[in-house]
Amino acid sequence: MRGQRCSRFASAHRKCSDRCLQHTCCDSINGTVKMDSSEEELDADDEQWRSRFVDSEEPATSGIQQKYIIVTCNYVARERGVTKLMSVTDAKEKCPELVLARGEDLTLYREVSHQVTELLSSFSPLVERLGFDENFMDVTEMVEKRMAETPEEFSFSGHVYNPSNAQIRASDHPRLALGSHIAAELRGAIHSKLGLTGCAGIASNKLLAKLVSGTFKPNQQTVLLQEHVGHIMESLSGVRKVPGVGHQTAKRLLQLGVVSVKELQLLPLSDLVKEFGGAVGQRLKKLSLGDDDSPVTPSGAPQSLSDEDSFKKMTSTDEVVLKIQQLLSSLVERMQKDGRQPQTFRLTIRRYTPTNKWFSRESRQCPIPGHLGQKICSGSAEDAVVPLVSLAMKLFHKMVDGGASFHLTLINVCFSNLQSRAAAIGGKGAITAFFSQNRSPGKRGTQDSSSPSVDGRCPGRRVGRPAAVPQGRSSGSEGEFHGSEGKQSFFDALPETTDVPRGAQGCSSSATGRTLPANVDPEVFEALPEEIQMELLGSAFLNSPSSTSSCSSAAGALRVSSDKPSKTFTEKSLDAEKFWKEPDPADQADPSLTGSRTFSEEPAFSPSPDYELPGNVDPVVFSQLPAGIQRELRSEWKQQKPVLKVPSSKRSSRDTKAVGGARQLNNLLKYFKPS
DNA sequence: TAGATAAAG
DNA sequence: TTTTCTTTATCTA
Repeated sequence: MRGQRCSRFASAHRKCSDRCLQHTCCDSINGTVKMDSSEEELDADDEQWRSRFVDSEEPATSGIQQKYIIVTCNYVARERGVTKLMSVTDAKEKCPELVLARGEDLTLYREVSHQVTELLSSFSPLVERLGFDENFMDVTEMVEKRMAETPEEFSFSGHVYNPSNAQIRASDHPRLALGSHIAAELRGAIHSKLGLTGCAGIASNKLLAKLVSGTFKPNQQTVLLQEHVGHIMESLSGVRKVPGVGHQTAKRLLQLGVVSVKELQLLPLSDLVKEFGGAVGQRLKKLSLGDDDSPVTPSGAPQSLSDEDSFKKMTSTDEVVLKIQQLLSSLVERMQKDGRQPQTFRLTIRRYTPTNKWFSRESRQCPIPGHLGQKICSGSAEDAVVPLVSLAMKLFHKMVDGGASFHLTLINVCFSNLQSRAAAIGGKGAITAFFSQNRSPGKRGTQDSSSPSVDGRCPGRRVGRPAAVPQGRSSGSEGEFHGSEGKQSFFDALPETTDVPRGAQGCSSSATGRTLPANVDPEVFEALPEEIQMELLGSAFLNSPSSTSSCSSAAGALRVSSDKPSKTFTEKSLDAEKFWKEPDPADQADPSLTGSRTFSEEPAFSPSPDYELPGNVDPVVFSQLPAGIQRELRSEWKQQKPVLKVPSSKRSSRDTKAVGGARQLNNLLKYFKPS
């Protein structure tokens, strides 16, 4: 874990001459980010920590500890010689007054991370998460919209990367200039709504936005102009600093004699291709030149949930069982909150070996039987954990011979292939329909107007969005949904996963009380295993009139954009002299922006930030949904416009998957069609 | 196509 | 050179 860091990126792709790259990173482990609020044992510590850190005038030297490591620390501590990933012993030696907070429990950090992403998504759907503390954002459209409003004068907000101190006119870079103001507004919103500070970089692609965002830290932002791309790339201390070049790649480059970015730029492409293959070789070359055409791909809901623990030494099966049980308990709890149903379980271990102590994880995975999957999301946690532990142990013994001795240093449990309950019931389109009042059964929708994505992924991410969302639903009619007959509780309409909403017409199965579509024979239906029933209900839904009713309009979902942050940043003047010196501590930020966030507050996460709900959604009902489903619905509402620049390679494989899933459902469904 | 793993942040 | 996650790409059976 590192400090709370939110970076975002804005790009304007229209004009090469005026591409705007923006990258922000907020390194605000300003002591206020306390990650372990949920551990009781830390509560006492918490008070002490807050009084020393937050309330005092002088920030304490403070850091976040995980196990015996300082994973990150604030700037005061860094001045005293504490570094990231230093051992606690060393750090205490250098700096005895160092105040430490435990950071193993990522719950709060994870939640706040999603809050940041969601807040950004309320401005534009094109937000891509990078880890927990960075976000890229493509603000091209926002910029173009402002361009069309023909501003008289342009100015930069924040810093401009300007190594030569040359005169720079904002009017020569209008899109980057506008991007810088957008970034400032976004940072302002993050601060005023979430109490977090951070940096931003503004540039023409993700790579450059990320690189330039760190130019002035903390809590500042920087624009990179195209003419300085060469400079920023060559100023990197080595290839490892190029985002996209990791440990292994750097090692292989070293074997080719490549250490600096310049050397990588000059290395013949053929050499790179020989070593890394065509695709990677070309990508590396482009990256070295600051060229990155990867799109901002909206992240949506997480694709997997995992939990892990590391330790010095674990050698007995009993310990392994116990550890897996602990990990699974908390993971299942998280899974239940998420609301989706995992289809795959994976167990990962790391063994101690003298040669390769700290890399090399091994894993085995297997499908989760449907009944168990259901227990995970709806049963009691214990019911699910017991069979999961035995599943995990089977996987464990695929890797570790029961008789032989072993030495583990890490265990990880992971749920993936997450299928939304929405999908389990009837696809995204169907669950969306619950929130719209326009579900008169009389209106026949076309099948393809509901998203046939049955794979549980965030809609619109790689799978095509519904072709045309009816805009006819007057988005200004919030009141209507609250009207006498419109309002119903979500759980009333959809107890667990079995009932069909009232709007759907069909016959009722007497034995189960389920309402089935008219073309389904209730007797045949009930003879089926429950999972199949669920699946069929899903497909029946997809085809039912209710699934085609309107979603909200994008405008409704993005209303925040009119909510300008009340605070304005004190921007640096554009006086060139000021740009290139080291950031003056006094200059680091507007004091109004360095406020702290106290994490003792209610983690006001998902409950209905109504500014981003479509007008026809009841915020109260919405707030009762599991966080995962809320997130998913929000992504769906946000992504009304076909803006995603998904690379074709990516898209094809995912689409194929989705289509395959739909085919399965259709195959099952045909047995129920009387004709 | 699922599973395993490397690589990245 | 160690932490706790999460995503994506690539190789293999």
